[in-house]
Amino acid sequence: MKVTATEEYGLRCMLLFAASDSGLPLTLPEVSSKEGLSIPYAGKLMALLKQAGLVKAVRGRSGGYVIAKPAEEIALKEILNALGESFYGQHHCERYTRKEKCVHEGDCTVGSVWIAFDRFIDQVLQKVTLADLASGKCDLLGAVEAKQ
Amino acid sequence: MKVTATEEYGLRCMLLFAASDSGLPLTLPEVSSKEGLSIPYAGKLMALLKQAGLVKAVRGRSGGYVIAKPAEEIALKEILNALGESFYGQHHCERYTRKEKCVHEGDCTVGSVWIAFDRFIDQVLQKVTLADLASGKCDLLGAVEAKQ
DNA sequence: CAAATACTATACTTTTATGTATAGTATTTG
DNA sequence: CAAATACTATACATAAAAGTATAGTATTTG
Repeated sequence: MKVTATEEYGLRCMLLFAASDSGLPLTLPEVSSKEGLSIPYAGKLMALLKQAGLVKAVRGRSGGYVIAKPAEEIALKEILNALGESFYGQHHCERYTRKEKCVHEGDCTVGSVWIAFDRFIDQVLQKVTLADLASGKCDLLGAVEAKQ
Repeated sequence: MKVTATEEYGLRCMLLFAASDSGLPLTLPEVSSKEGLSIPYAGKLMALLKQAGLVKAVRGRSGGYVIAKPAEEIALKEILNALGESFYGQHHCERYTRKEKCVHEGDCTVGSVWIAFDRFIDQVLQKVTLADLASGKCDLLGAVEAKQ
């Protein structure tokens, strides 16, 4: 089970925006330098976040990126979804099928494991906001218990 | 967040052993054919599981692999650990550091997210056994609530 | 005891994810 | 209005994971 590079760096970028209190846009060179990424790579990540509606791009000379809504209203789930597929995504079975048809077709024990696990994690990721993360208060276990 | 191929197929193999009620060893060709994997690839996976003490190898003409202990005593966590690193593993920071030193050295918000998340998931993975999975009863949420 | 059949180890190929380079488009501001 | 500086898109290079091939070692059993 692995966090992808895109998720890792993308989340770091979002935390950068959550921490930036000036309303001014952060430019790509700024993001790049603060996160130690190359400018085009930072651009690629920001494009993903923009596409998901988490940040807005401001073009032109005094442009940059601004966060699209308050950090309190951005769930961790939204961010990770923007940066990659859920780990039991739509293409999971297809991906791990080596014949024309999956050998577990119709009776997939491992599938039901991932589905349960995925739903479970979703509940957590849905509850925790970017603001929680930025403030260092991410009581994940509490997040789930509170719901039930 | 991604399940690696090794984890996916390795877990499937363990489920195969959990479901096999004859005490007889399963040979590599058998595992290979039942899971739709090549023999050497199946061998590679089984070697990992063996190294972790989850299965035992029986060499020789009537050999194969047998499960090392009852499925009730094997936690999902043990299986996933055998097949790869936890997603916030020892080398996480090193891996996602692009300079000589991480730009977040000493003040790593994203790190504390993953640590919390990792511990949280561990609690679940520790509670769910291979037997639970095989029987289709993997009440993950219940597993955590029961603990607290 | 030797042939059959099992597991084991290692080198190699292929695929996929990462990250870079480059050229281009849009908008501001002097 | 044009130069500066921002974002954007796409093709390419590199690194890591996935999977294969092959040769080898260990036991059983006729």
